[in-house]
Amino acid sequence: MTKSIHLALIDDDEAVLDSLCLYLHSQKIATASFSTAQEFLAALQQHKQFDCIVSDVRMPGMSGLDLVRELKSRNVGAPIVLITGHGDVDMAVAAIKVGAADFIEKPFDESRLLASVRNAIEESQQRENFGEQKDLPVKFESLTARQRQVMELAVAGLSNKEIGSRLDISPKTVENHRAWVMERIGARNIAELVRLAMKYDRQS
Amino acid sequence: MTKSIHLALIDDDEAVLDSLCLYLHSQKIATASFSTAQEFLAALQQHKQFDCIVSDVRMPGMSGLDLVRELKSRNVGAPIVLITGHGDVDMAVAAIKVGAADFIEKPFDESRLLASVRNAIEESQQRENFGEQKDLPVKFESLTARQRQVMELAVAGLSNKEIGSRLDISPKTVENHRAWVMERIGARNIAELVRLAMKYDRQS
DNA sequence: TAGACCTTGGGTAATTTCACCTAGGTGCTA
DNA sequence: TAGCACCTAGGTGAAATTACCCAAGGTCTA
Repeated sequence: MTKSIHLALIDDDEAVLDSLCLYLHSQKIATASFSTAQEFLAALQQHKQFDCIVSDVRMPGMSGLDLVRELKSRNVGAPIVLITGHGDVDMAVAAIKVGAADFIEKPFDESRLLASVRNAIEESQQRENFGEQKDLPVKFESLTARQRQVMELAVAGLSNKEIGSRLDISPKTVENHRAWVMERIGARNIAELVRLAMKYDRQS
Repeated sequence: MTKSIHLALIDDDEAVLDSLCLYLHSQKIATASFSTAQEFLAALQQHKQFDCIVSDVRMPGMSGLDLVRELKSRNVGAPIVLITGHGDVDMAVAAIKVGAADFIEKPFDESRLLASVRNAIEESQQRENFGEQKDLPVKFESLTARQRQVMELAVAGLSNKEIGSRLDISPKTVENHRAWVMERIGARNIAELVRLAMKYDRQS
């Protein structure tokens, strides 16, 4: 249900890489480390997916800023958080302008980074949801009659058991329908489903 | 969480009373039987509460229709479902006009009655909720800052664990806050909370 | 200072949801 | 007739929610 976070961490300083990696793992965030931007891009080529990318700015070869530009031109949706030891305002401004999600100066609190990452992911997901809103009617109208019945009762706050007795089917069947609804609508939990259903109701 | 249904069943025909009672019990609905409207009204005097009243129309003494009128004049909110063996359209129209929730002709399928009862209860609850909407801002504004934070993240679809790590408190504490929020807002589950929160957002 | 309230967090137990799976029956269609 | 989508419903196991209980520490106020 709750998707785990897959994060890419890019820094040429091994010590930084290791310490952050340890911390992130302790926060149950799957972290892949890369010493250079090129290494990371190679991983991307192999169809690896990341929910967020954390990269140092000053690195041999491709800089963090260059990486942001490269990813934007490739239409990579994952948010990019830049970290740097020698930042200045202009650099920060430039980073955000080219599309970095955040720009953090070292030394920083590890929890500060984590908060930034989470925030970035949430914002990018919200952007995704926003983009998806236009095919919301399509999604809801693709539901079968049964699925819609189940969805409406679920959104009304009834438990699977209650829905089952209401529709005269087993709670297990309700569960199955519900899972289909979730998948079709693209909701990760009831809260999201309720929100989308309400949006749909208002739109149509 | 899921409130059990307390139902009053009124019919002068013992056979009908017994058979319906049996069925309703099998559906886990607490049912109190009465042979006459007067008996039922006496129970009401003793502060008994019912979520729904199912009554025959043709009965010695007070008729079902009279009962509906009586209850309406007493401002009894519980919905009343009328059942009858010798109904006609006019009677049905009259019944609904005076405020009966439904009017069902015998013989009927037991599940038909059950569906009607549930529908009636749901509608009456929705009316209640509608009446409550005006103090919705009061409820939301009575939340403490922490409770509001937790509520917002919960409504966004995060699990207690996620909320905890986001706010840097234990999931257990989140759970406690969440329970408080539910109680204060008067929501029986997340679906309801999301709906109320969205209403509040739009209102204010 | 005592009481009220908030925040924090632990425990236990029942219930529910979620994510997988299999599988039979129905009805439509290429 | 074979394939497909749908409804049905069961199983397992992990995770989450809910409903209770409890207690300690902080703040604010009568």
